[in-house]
Amino acid sequence: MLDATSSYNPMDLRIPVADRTGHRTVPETTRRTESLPGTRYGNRPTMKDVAARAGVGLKTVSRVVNGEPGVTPETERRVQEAIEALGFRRNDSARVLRKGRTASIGLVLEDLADPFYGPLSRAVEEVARAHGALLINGSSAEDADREQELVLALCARRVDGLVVIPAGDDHRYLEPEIKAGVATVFVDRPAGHIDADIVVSDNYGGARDGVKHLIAHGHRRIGFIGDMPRIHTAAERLRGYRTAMEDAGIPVADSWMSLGVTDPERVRRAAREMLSGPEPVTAIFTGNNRVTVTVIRVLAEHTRPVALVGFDDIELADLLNPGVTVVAQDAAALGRTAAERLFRRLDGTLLTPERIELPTRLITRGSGELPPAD
Amino acid sequence: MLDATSSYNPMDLRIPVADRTGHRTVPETTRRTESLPGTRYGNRPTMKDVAARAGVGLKTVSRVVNGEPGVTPETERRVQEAIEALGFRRNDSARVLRKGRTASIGLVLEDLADPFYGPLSRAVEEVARAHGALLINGSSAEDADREQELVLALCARRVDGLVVIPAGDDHRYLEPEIKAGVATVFVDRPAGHIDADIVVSDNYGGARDGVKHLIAHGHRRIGFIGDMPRIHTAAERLRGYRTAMEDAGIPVADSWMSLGVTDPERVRRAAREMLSGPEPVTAIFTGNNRVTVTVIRVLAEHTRPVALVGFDDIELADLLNPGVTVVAQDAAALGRTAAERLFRRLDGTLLTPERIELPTRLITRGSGELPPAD
DNA sequence: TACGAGCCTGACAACGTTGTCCAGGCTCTA
DNA sequence: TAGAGCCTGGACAACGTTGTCAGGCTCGTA
Repeated sequence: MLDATSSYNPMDLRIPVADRTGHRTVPETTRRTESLPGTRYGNRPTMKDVAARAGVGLKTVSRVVNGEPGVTPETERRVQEAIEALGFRRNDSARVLRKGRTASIGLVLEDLADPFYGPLSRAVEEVARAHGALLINGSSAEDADREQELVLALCARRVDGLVVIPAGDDHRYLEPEIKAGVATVFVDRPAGHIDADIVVSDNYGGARDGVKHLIAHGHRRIGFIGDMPRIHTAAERLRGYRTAMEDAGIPVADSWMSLGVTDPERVRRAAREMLSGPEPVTAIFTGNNRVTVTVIRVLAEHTRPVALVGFDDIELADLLNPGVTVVAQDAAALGRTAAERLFRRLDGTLLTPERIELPTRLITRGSGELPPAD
Repeated sequence: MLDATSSYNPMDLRIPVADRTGHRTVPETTRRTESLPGTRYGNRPTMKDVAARAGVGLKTVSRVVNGEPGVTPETERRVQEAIEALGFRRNDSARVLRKGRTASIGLVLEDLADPFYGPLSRAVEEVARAHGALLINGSSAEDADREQELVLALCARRVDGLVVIPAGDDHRYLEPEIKAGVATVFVDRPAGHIDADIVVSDNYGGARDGVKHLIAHGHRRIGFIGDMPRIHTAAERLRGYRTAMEDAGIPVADSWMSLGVTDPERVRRAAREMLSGPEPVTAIFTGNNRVTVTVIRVLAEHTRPVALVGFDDIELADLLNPGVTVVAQDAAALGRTAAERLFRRLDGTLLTPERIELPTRLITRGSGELPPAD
């Protein structure tokens, strides 16, 4: 009430933040140095207060709050009244400390704002909810250090389990945590140097089928634009591309492949280069949704029709002209499968780590069926 | 090690789950009745263990872990060694209990999978991260009860603050929490029956401008398809529509307005009805991204060109033919503004609740500039 | 040599909850 | 009427951490 000066000062509670991003993490305004030990949750009432007010013992309040048997209706009424009057709400931090389970799981993904991860995290959330757990999530921004910070911060909070979409490629730092009982499932990309559950799409097969599809429609000069090759999915999709080309006996020119960050500028440049020159590609296979969107823009300005198949479905793809043919993966199924596996592991049912691969689906809409414009 | 039978049993830790959804919440497999008190975090080492192994006192370990001064380099080395050897990681649950702050904030929104909320939650997360806090989030699925469950579960975890996108329209249940010190900011829609910070877009003005735009291009029979009127944003946008029509002296026929759930089937039917009949609309204003997408699909099958302006921007809107004219709101800015305000409140800087309205932006791309096809 | 200052270190209580265990009062039956 | 058994309620310790405080050590100085 009176301490309106209470300042938010979780300086030392805060999760560690790598500075390498160059991005200031602690705004000046929160950099207070004095510690304010008195900053309690606004002095919320505790069970003790409720007990005192109701004139009962501490444990009785606990029983009422948790719906345990063995309390007279009359006593229960008194306790409920006191709870009401004081605005008591059980402190789950204390509860968790005592019980040893937090009923929460962590989800670390690349970017919550990416339309691919929305359905995925929603699916994880639904499964968590069905198991009575809350979801804590964070974005790694494709930065291995940030992934590790987040994961370890979550472990420190003692989440019961973790669903991780790896940004880094070495997860040995998780070994002690897993050994200590944190159920962990990796999704979308495999974990590095560690034996754990993995749920991925069939990136290799999907890409191969997509490229085969282009070949079947008469294309031979097919470009590939993908994400950085250190990202496993990108590498796998490239491998699918190469296999399809090889199987068809088509030698691949270096200039047909472009891997790197998926920022629009680079992708645009890469696409333009493939489309110009003495032997331009007649079709492009794009390695993920972001790349596809940029390439669609490039093709829209291009005079000659160019065939396109993209990895990942994109909204409104069917309404473009031509519709965009894609290799779709089921983001929600990835999340659901991973989360379900995680809870089975928490049940103790599940013991040996496994790799689960979900199939992809080729959706033809027109852009992949354009003939080569030679 | 030996207790491979440990089963996930947060039965009573779980957040309350309303049953009205008809959707089974507790899978058979987790319905164990015996309690397993021994289920500790896989018996993780504690500071006590570290202290014992390093041959120092408990508090010294605490000092080392927290980087507090007053420890000999030699002692520190011994402690670090013990930490390493045991795989110790501080238990933040205990820490939180002791310190009174959790360094985490809750975000309750409608649906994580909705492309509108992705950027919003990412923005909230970034701000939280800059303040050293983690983000716990949940989807209310537009269900007032579920919103309340989630919010109260978060309060029980003693999140330091809450960002809430209201599903319900009565938030008095939050009063004791706010009084107890949980900083709360509502986003996207106002809170009901409670005095709190609110960050919204200018739904009314945006819709009015969008409809004005259609009127300026010669339309008079303009349809409006929106979300359920009990959702504040939907009501405001409808108000904007009505004002624009009124200002232009155009009487609105009841059959031009359709409000209700945004599931594709209903929206499709509504659009088709407006487009048929003796006096079909020549333009449609859509009340949110989901509606817009569905209506685009309907219009694509329609022979006569129909003008369209939609509330909310959608990806690839510029690549359709014609490009889709929209009233865009800045989801990231909504999230950022709300989160920043929340942390200012936690700093104690901020005292009186305020309503902040962010402007919208009309983006013309073609569909809104079509002339009436009479 | 003695003594205070200053530095390290650790014992202890507290945070709010739950599990264990026991006491007292009641009912029921022989 | 006594004893057995059940029901209700409460005292207490423990969960793992941090703040407080006091004790012991070293060092420099009188």
